[in-house]
Amino acid sequence: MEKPTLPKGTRDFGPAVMAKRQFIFNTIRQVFQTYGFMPLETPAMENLSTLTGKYGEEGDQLLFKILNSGDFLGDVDPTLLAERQSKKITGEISKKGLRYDLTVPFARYVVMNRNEISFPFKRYQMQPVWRGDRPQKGRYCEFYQCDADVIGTNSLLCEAEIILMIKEVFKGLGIPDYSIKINHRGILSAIAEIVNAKSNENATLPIQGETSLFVAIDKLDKIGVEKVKEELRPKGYSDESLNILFDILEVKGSTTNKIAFLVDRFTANETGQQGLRDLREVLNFLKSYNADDTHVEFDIALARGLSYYTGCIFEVKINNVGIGSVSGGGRYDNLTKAFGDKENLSGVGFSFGVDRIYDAMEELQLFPKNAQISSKVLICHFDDASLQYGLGVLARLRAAGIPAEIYPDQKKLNKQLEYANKKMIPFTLVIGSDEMQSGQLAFKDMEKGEQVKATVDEVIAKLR
RNA sequence: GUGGAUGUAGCUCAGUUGGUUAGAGCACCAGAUUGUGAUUCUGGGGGUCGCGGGUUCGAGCCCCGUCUUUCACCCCA
Repeated sequence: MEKPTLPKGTRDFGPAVMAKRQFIFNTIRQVFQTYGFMPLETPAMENLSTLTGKYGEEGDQLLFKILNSGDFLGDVDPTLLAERQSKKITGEISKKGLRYDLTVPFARYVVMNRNEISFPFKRYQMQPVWRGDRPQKGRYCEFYQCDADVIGTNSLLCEAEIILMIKEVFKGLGIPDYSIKINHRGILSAIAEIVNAKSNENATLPIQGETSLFVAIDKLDKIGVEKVKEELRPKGYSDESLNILFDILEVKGSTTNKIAFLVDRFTANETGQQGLRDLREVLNFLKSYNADDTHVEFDIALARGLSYYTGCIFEVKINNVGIGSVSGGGRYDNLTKAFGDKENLSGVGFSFGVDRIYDAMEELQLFPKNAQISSKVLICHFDDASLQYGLGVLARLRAAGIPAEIYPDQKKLNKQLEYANKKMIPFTLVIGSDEMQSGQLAFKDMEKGEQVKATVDEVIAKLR
């Protein structure tokens, strides 16, 4: 008999891991709800027509496709089969796929329920997504995202609230050292224009030209100036245009300094000016919320990969861990249009990567001890009479809202206590004939090892 | 998708140039202790050496394939 295994890039989450994961989920959910977001769930699978074309060529390749049911080869063109043209056959034998993120299914939902939804619509969603990546640390084929999006408003208040929510979640999780990087697609476009990217690229593919530039500069703090230049030269960028580029990218100083510097550079570029105005407004809103801009950093080189972003973009990194970004997002103006919506709805949202947050917190040992979820009390007993008596006590504890359990078998007391010990149940109640007679139960603190006599009411008062 | 590394008990790992019945620590189970766990002592269970093939009188060790995990790319949460 072969030992069972898991598909690559997937994991089981045992009780100890789940307790910590729940801590993360609960913290995030609490913040989302406090900011007025409503829950939404969508199916694990979507039609492939919904998913393809939204994530760029690279993303489309990472989609998990679901084989059609029944005789899926029946209608396939036999010549394609004979020639083993896998890519052409795929469209014939697979109509559905697993969701790749939560934003695209959300846009699909909004378009489908256009008339029932009152805008602006704020929803949060915490579900797994699937990507056919090659797994590594902090990279899985199945992982959970926690998204919050607002759709149907252009207000930059939403961007400001995203920053506030990120801060609040990290505060709740107890992660002190992190950076919220913020940039704007308009600023990137302006830079691309200034360095003459478009004229140096194949004129029929201007957008691709921009993306390859953005992908390269996004690696700046990872691989350094020289490597980025090396990557761009063969793509048609002259030394002159690279000098202009890095003159802009290497501006140091505060966010206000950087914005002031770019205002001068972008005089002739309305998209760039708009991007700068947006950023400034977001930061001003933060002040009105009485929030400061600690952890917030204007990073001119930040360029998020997903192609649907059009306005502000965000990325959050936890410092001093070997894990990529744990959260990201931005504004997207044309996503509902991709589903045939006539009027354009502007949306903005972001996503926490629970699995990466988990890995980072584990590495930094930031999980609180009490993240472990278990009963507070275990009731121990010796015989049928004390078991029956214990059930009454158990009911009273639970009615008082105290998580409690009773040891189900009649075993030696040391086994029962050992069970409490292993499950990290902090208190035990020992019930025997003496206790039943007096009503004074043996109440033991497992951590300190101290034991006192107490009535049920006294126990409830202590544990509440 | 490209290239490198890895895999021996539940976990962390030993295992000599290829040579009898593959070991340790921790964990687990039982007892010492029929009303007291986390310490101690005694005993016990547990391995098709990732899987499949090959070389050899003989393979945990050498060769090929495959899968897992992992690292660097690519990309991303």
